[in-house]
Amino acid sequence: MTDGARHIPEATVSRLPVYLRSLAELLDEKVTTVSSERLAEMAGVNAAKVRKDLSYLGSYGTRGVGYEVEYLAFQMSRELGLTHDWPVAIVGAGNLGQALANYGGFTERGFPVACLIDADVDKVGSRIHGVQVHHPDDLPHLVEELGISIGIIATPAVAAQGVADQLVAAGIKSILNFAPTVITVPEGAFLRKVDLALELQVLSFYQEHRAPDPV
Amino acid sequence: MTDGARHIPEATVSRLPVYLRSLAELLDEKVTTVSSERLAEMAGVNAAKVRKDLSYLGSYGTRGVGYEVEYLAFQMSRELGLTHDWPVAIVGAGNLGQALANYGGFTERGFPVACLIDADVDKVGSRIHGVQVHHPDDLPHLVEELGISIGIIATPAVAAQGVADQLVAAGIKSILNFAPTVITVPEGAFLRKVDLALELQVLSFYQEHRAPDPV
DNA sequence: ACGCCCTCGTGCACGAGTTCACAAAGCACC
DNA sequence: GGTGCTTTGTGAACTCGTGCACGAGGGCGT
Ligand SMILES: NC(=O)c1ccc[n+]([C@@H]2O[C@H](COP(=O)([O-])OP(=O)(O)OC[C@H]3O[C@@H](n4cnc5c(N)ncnc54)[C@H](O)[C@@H]3O)[C@@H](O)[C@H]2O)c1
Ligand SMILES: NC(=O)c1ccc[n+]([C@@H]2O[C@H](COP(=O)([O-])OP(=O)(O)OC[C@H]3O[C@@H](n4cnc5c(N)ncnc54)[C@H](O)[C@@H]3O)[C@@H](O)[C@H]2O)c1
Repeated sequence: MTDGARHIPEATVSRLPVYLRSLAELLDEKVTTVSSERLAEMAGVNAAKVRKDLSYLGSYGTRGVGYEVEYLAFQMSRELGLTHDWPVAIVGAGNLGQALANYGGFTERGFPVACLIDADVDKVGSRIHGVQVHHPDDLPHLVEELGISIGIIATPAVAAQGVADQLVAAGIKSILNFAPTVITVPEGAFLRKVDLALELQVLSFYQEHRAPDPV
Repeated sequence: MTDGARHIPEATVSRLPVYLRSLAELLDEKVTTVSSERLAEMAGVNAAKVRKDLSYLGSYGTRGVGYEVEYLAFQMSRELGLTHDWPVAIVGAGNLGQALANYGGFTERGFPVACLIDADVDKVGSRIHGVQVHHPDDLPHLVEELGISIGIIATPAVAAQGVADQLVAAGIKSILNFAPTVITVPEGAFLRKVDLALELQVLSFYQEHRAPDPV
């Protein structure tokens, strides 16, 4: 088996970042080797699942010993495409967009906020937390100039689909949508969504049902 | 089958809020009846899936016609436990916590932000966007007083597990975690998480792999 | 009243993901 | 070098979710 196009299941891909964070913690603690058991505990999953997930990356473990933390972290970063930065553009410099722009955690993990985009001409040209605000029409230019590869949608729901279309037209293939609405992107583009109200509603469902409060 | 304890699959529960939002849109447009086909298109899923999902709620459709929008919305709200408000407490009055407190969308959907909680004594006692900031020690009292049922964790990752423990100890059963770390809650409590860096990393994975850019 | 047409509800087959269980493989110590 | 202990990597069974395909059932027009 060469390095080739192993197909990694979607569910596994979503767990890789969690493992990677655990490995980073271990590195901080100067731990050099970790077992699937330990990693499973840190990531909050089953040990067999960890081993199967890691096996998609290759056979990087040593039987009887475990995995070398630093090497595994490197391989995982490579697989996730984290060996280089991915500049992001945040569209919608409102309440949420500004909070995201001010968040250091993105840059830290390799996703620097390259610019903010807003349709409001009063905001265009200003600088928020050190990030320049641009007009949506500048998108194609900005993609070229700043090497933007990911777009974050933080506009009102009604504008979301239009913004997504603009992002795709500008050559951006990956989109993270915060607006509470269903949007579609053409084949070949990648879309993920974060829906906070949905999360709360799921919680209320389970609390309403499974918990008739004992006694 | 009576109303009893039908078990609704997790995947279906996560889609109900999406259907509900679509129904709300239809209500706005004064549409009285909708087919599974149309609802599927709005929710971005398969029509058969819509019918199967809705069938878990009961037989609320009419063959040859479709579903009555208002009635279905009501039944769905009831099932999701949205017939009453669920006051939430946001723990961590920082960058993210303040943005969330300022967001009107939660109250609108039945999740009013009842209070902010912060360990920083400089913030305790102040009022942010009209929401009072309290000390974590007041949690049990606040739960009693304000009827808080959901806790949102917006503190740094290192504090998250401790906060979760405090929330549970105060009687809160549902927790939404924004801190990028794995936390655990005891049996009987419900936990969901939102991990933005994870979403970006998943996007970078797919962009790195599936898109070697044609031509 | 009857039959046609439309859309729901669901049985079934399939695929994805999870978990178990165990052989293979390395290390350490004698 | 051999023996035993540990932990990986993975086949296989199983669970869960999806989507097709079709029968059942209700409305509507004649
Ligand atoms: N604020 C939160 O905490 C929060 C939480 C969950 C979800 N959301 C969702 O995130 C989105 C943004 O929320 P917000 O509170 O920041 O809203 P906001 O009204 O504060 O900001 C929206 C911004 O988008 C800009 N905008 C509008 N149309 C645009 C367009 N076509 N192109 C570019 N920019 C455009 C506006 O000028 C404004 O600056 C909403 O969909 C909201 O439902 C917000
Ligand atoms: N800001 C964002 O856009 C964003 C995006 C994604 C994830 N996050 C995550 O959300 C969390 C909060 O981010 P932030 O930018 O708001 O951080 P922040 O530093 O601005 O705010 C954290 C707040 O939590 C309070 N706090 C610390 N320990 C506490 C405790 N034990 N009990 C109660 N309050 C406590 C602090 O006093 C501070 O007010 C972090 O884990 C971060 O990784 C933030």
